Amino acid sequence: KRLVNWDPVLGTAVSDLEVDSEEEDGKIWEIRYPGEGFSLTVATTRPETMLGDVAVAVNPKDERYASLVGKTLRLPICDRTIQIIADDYVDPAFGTGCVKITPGHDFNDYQVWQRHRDKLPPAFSIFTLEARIIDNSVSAAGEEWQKYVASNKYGGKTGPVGTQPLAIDIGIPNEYWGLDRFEARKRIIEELKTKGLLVSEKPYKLRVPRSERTTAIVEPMLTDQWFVKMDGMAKSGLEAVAKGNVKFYPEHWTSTYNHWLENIQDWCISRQLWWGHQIPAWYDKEGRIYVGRSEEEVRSKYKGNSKLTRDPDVLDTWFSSQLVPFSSLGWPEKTKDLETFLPSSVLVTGFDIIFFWVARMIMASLHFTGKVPFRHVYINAIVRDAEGEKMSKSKGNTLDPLDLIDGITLPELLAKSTLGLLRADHKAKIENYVRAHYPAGIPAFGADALRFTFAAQATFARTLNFDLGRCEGYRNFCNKLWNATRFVLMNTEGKDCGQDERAAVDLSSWDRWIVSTLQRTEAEVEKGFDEYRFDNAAGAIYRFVWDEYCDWYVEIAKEQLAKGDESQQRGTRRTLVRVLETSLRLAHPIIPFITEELWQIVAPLAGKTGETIMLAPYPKSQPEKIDEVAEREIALAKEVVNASRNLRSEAKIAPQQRITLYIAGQPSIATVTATTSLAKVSNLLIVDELPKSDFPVAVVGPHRLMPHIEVDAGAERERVVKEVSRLEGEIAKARAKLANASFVDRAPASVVAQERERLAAFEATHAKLKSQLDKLSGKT
RNA sequence: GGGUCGUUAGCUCAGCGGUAGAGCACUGCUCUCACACAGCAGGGGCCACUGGUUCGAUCCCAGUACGACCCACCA
Repeated sequence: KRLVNWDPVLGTAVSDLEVDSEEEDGKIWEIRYPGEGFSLTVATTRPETMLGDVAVAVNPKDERYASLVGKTLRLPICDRTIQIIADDYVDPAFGTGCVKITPGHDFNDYQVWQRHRDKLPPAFSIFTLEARIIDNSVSAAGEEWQKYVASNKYGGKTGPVGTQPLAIDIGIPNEYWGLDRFEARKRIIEELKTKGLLVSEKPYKLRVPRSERTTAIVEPMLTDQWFVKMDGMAKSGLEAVAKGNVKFYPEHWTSTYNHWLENIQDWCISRQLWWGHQIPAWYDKEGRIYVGRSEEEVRSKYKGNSKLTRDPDVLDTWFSSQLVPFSSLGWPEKTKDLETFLPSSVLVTGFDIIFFWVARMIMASLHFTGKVPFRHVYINAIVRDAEGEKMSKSKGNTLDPLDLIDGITLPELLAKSTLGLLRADHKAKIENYVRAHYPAGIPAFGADALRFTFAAQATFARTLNFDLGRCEGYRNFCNKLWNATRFVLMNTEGKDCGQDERAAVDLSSWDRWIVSTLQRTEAEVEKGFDEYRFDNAAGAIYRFVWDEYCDWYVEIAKEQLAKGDESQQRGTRRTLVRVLETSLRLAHPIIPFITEELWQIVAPLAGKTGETIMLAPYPKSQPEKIDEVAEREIALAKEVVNASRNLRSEAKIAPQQRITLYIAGQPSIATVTATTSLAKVSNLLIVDELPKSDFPVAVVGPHRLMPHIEVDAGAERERVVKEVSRLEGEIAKARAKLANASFVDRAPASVVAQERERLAAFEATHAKLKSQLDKLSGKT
């Protein structure tokens, strides 16, 4: 028998976790309790519970009341004698420094009562299970109460007695019998007023505990319940995480988990409901308890003839749920599945369920199987709306993933958002919200785009504000992948893609570079998945496919296919197809649908067989395919292209117009290929020295570029002067840093070396631009 | 009352000790033979504030402000 959180609407006990306390407006009353030649004033937010008072407590150090401890008071209304006791729990500074003690309906009071129970009446309840004041029809015979009354310390009227007294036993006047607790409160206040015992009534903010499911105010109630003793289990749960046998991602949730387990209370697991696993306990006529797996087992233990009755209560749903990691694998039998899949590798869940389920699964698994249920717990962020508000039906800011996948029109969305509202007055507000955020409804993004969006946003943050714009961006990515595949198919289907290993294949630096970059991407994706940083995995795929493969390699491939000889074309097709095929497998966990669709067509061209991409091996980075020489060469080629494009843009040359470009500094073949195709250069003139002219110039590493385009000499001079002065600033900054003795002495050698390289590069570029400046005709 | 987290470009978010990044939005120019759900070029940030540690701080430490969440029994 313990005090539990009781939901009087459901008629069941609930656990601490199923109770939510919110601050609400209430009142606080001060009530005078008369004694012999004195009186004490107590404060309460729940005057109706005074019917269950067994004492008034003061602080032992409180000099105001020191002489009164041990004396008695007359409890108003009930006209019962109650004691004045001293307990440290009382804060002398709060209110009057006197606290009424109602052990049957207050958790604190119950604890105080336990400390003084030798001199106080038994704890009892003044409410029925429906939270009405008891009357004389509910009672259970009990020795404790009987003994207490017989001891003659009880000052109430006489009557039948029990563990649960009758109303008359404790002096509750007839007119209160059967009243609802809130109605009783009103009447009690009235009566106190009339009797002149109400000292004050003030508005007061208090935290009201409400049952999660019914929102009914929870009533602490003394009832017989089953509990799970938590201290031992909590200890092993804490240990498993401390030792790293279970790891949280992100790690900071560990402290939330620890904090709860360190302060855990015993868990009330019995529920007075119909739905659930029935408690495996039986009683005989004498009230003895038998626990077992079945009635048969229990009977075999019990030698007597008396009829057994099973406890009608059921288990808390979370008690059953915590068994899932092993009960689903055949436990308590020692099955192959249990052996193989316990512990599993990862549990993916939300933080709101860490206490309810995660912690309990860990404790239960350890207790029953000696193993942790899973190695990792990945806690994903809670998705909020665009303004960072928690999604809720009553605000109308919830999002149905299906609407993002299939799209929805505004009228449909409006109808859906206001369907089945509990409060009609929310309708206009919700409609406004929907109209403001989705003026044209929601376009169809597709399942892959939605998945990619959430993967790309799956950082270690606690919350994530949903952004339609990002969803659109990733929808575009899926489209990009589709179109890139179309291009590849147009150029490879029915053609020689180098599947025959004996055929001569010529691979350019660009081919080797994209394969090399793919290896780095695969490694990055693997790392992202390993660390549960799905944003990094998704980002790596996005950048590789779009920024490297589409923007550079595919464009170069066009040139190689157009100009290359047979073996070069074969090499290009082979690279196009194989890199794409690998990218599809790489992206498949995030965007399964589109990659499956495309893979079916692309895989055969890459020499892969298999029914489905799902069964194809996942790409693994092959370090031997990393080609640093090619990477450096391509990095320079890209810079040359960028600089050339930049020159064109500065000179306002139309994108499609082909130009003549001078380049000095021995460009590689890769650079030549890229520049002619991507910078739209029809005549690339490789020279030792740039001609003396007013054409604009760019410096890229060892190269100097000069397009044959007429520009205003003054403007060009101005542009170069600006660049020169920017470089001078950088040079000055780098020199100052290197001149600082403490930097050179104390910074790591690599950092100092890097700074020196930077300076050298700036100086080289600066010198080349300076000499170009001299050649410009604008020189005076 | 305890605890956790956040504050970086207009928006949504990375980065967390050595030249400030992405997507979207924005500004130019292009309907160029995979893609205008696109291409190319660009603009935009005293990295909340105040101290401290350091050769050096958006990044580490302390504090302040604002915001969010969790736990808790003050009558």
